[in-house]
Amino acid sequence: MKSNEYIKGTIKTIVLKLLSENKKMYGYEINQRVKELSAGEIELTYGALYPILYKLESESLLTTQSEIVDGRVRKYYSLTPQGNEIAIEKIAELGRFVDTLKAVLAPAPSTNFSL
Amino acid sequence: MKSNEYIKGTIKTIVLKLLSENKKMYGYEINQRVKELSAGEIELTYGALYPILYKLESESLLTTQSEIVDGRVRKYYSLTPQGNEIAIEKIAELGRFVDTLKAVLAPAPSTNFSL
DNA sequence: TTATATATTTAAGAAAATTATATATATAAG
DNA sequence: CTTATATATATAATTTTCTTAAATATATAA
Repeated sequence: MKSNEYIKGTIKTIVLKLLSENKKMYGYEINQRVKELSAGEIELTYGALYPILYKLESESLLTTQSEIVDGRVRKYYSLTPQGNEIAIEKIAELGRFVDTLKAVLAPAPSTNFSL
Repeated sequence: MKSNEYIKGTIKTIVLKLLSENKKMYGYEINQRVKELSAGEIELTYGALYPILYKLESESLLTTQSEIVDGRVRKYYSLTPQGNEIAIEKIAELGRFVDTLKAVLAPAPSTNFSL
């Protein structure tokens, strides 16, 4: 894989999912975690990840707090209560979509006619 | 669902999958079949579907034959041998992606510590 | 001092999908 | 007979989303 052709549309939900299980995370950390959970198969690009974080913040689903760690600014993101609700919805939604997709991709039942 | 937020990136593979199991299909039919297989959850838009068919044809993965049925032109698409190979690859690839995504979305193992 | 890892930001461009519109026939409902 | 719905394809305009690229900055290992 690694071409990430299919990741489109799922990044936002992945981000919300990780934040729903961690009080706070920063962008770089989110990417590392995704890489880890996907056994290296999924690697987000920062050009996609950060704009999504900004958008979620602008929608009041996330809040930020900047901390200085090792002399560098690190920007932590946390879900707002509203963000948590949306996260739960979106995670369930994507789970259902994945099942639906599996059904569509399942091999068609063989007709069983011999010639 | 029905908002189809997650379908992005998967349409081409879905089309190839259906064509790999049917000698010939036309655009409208493909959409109906997807709707059927997904229990109404996935409904492609024709603005997305037809351009994908044209692109696959321009890449020599599909060939077309127009027939007149009930006084209307109907355009059938079939996989070329090369299209069939690509279809097999892409279906497997999307299957793997779906599994990877499930792993990423799986609930984090509880830490099991009580307070 | 050079490379690699950490960490964020943002602009330009490409790719992909949505929405809208147009065309045309068949058939069922009224 | 006229209207609505289903069938069927085509395509342009717009929007959304992602990739690619470039910039900035620090820490650490080689």
